[in-house]
Amino acid sequence: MPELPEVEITRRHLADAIDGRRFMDVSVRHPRTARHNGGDPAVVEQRLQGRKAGNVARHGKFLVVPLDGGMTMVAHLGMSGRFRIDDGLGPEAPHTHFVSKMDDGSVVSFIDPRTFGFVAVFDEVELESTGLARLGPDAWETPPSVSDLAVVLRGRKAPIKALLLDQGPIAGLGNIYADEALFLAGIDPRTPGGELTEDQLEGLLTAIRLVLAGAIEKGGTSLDDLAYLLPDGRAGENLTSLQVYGRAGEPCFRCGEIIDKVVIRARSSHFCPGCQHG
DNA sequence: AACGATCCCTGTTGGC
DNA sequence: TGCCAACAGGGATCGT
Repeated sequence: MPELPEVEITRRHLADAIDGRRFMDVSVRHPRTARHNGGDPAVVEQRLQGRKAGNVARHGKFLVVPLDGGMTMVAHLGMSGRFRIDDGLGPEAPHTHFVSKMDDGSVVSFIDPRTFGFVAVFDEVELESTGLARLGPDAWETPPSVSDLAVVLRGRKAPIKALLLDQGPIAGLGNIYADEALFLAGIDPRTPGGELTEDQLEGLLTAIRLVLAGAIEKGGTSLDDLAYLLPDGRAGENLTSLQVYGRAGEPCFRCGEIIDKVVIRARSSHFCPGCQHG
């Protein structure tokens, strides 16, 4: 699943392809891909057509591209979205919902079977009304200090796992890396966020840093089903690094206890009862 | 305000 | 073997 590491890898590839280049022949094929522009593919096409991209940025799991003329392109990979960059000569992949030829002749396309992702072009007012405006500090580029995080979590009764998925306290973690970071920090995912000590929060921030760094270095996590793929078509190699995610019923690599799975906020949470505590 | 539930969607998987 | 229900989950929205 695309989370911060996968989006960051995508950002780097996209930056190579579109920074400073112009969008030509924009085509949006699916109303759900355009749902943040009223579900009208023509709006995305018209707003993007002929515009020149600035530098591709990332905030949490959102990709943000400033455009000349003042508007901003925002894209999200959702569950199954991926960008592809090629010469446009080969066959189009199934579920290709966005295609744009750039002014150097390369072709950027967005492939998204489950259509949880989107491509949008916003003016300044619209930009403020999206989830982007509600994001907390980026977990990788601008992680919060221990004291900042403590303030945000003070009094919160929701499980720390739910708060990590919320993107408000800290932005970029999804189900895989939230579980992995909590394991590394030795924290039970059900622990109310407000009950974590400063020591635990410091450990959690360190664990997040390590988990994200490892995943980015390995090109992200490609699961075996709807594979997340890098924009050049390769698979990420982080799967074998996972300690708890997807390992329910198997022994913990560290202590041998059986990895457990519980549902938190309608998401499965994997953890080791031997290593993780409130 | 905080929190949980529900919905969206389709490829894959597991049970019968 | 074949069919179909269940499952996976990021974010938006809504109800409590």
